[in-house]
Amino acid sequence: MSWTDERIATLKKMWEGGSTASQIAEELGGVSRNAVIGKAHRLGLKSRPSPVKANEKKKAAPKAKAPPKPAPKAAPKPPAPKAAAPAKPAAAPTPAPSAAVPSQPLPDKRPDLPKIVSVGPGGFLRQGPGDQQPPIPPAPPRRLVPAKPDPSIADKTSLLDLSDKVCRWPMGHPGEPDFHFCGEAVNPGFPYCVEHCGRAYQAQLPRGARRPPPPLPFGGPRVR
DNA sequence: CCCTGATTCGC
DNA sequence: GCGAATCAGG
Repeated sequence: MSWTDERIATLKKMWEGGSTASQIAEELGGVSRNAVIGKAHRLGLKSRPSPVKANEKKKAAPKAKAPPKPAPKAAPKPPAPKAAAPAKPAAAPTPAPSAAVPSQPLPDKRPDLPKIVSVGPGGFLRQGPGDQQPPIPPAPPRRLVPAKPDPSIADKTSLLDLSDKVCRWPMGHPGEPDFHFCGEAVNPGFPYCVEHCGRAYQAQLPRGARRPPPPLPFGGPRVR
């Protein structure tokens, strides 16, 4: 198995979402727990729950060990100086536990995308430059809502349900009980549905208000 | 022992 | 760059 962008994205999501390396490895398939950890480090994301501090309270992870590894290791292993792990508390996206009554499940979407300026090549709506305040690169979405325990995940699109035919736009935070993906039919040729393409690919309209051939950002998304 | 992530190091 | 082997704490 190779580390495709998709798999890396999944790794990042789950890692940042609090999933353990074992779970991520199981999810990705074809890779070991160590592979996940190693890749995570190479990607720059590391630390978080320290090696041996907070222990998870779950026993639902039976480990499938297929390859018995005989390790005739005679190589002397120098006592690792144990490069001091930076005890930096990784910025956990933990939503503040709102002490408020949980009767309010979903504070509705935030007001977005009021104006439509033109239509992109894929058919999605393109926004004008004035419609966005901060830069929003292609994989941002983090709703600022606490969490909604109420809606049991019914037909939500889970990580396992992702395919090249459904919108991969994440809904909610990874790790939250109801984290899922949009799941709508994709805008053909894009990893997102039409609506989320409009959010993922925000074309930069020239100030002079012209330039017929609007280049797709990033040279266009990949499709697999 | 089980789990966890961290690190090393041969490939 | 990859990941098995290994280390180390809970």
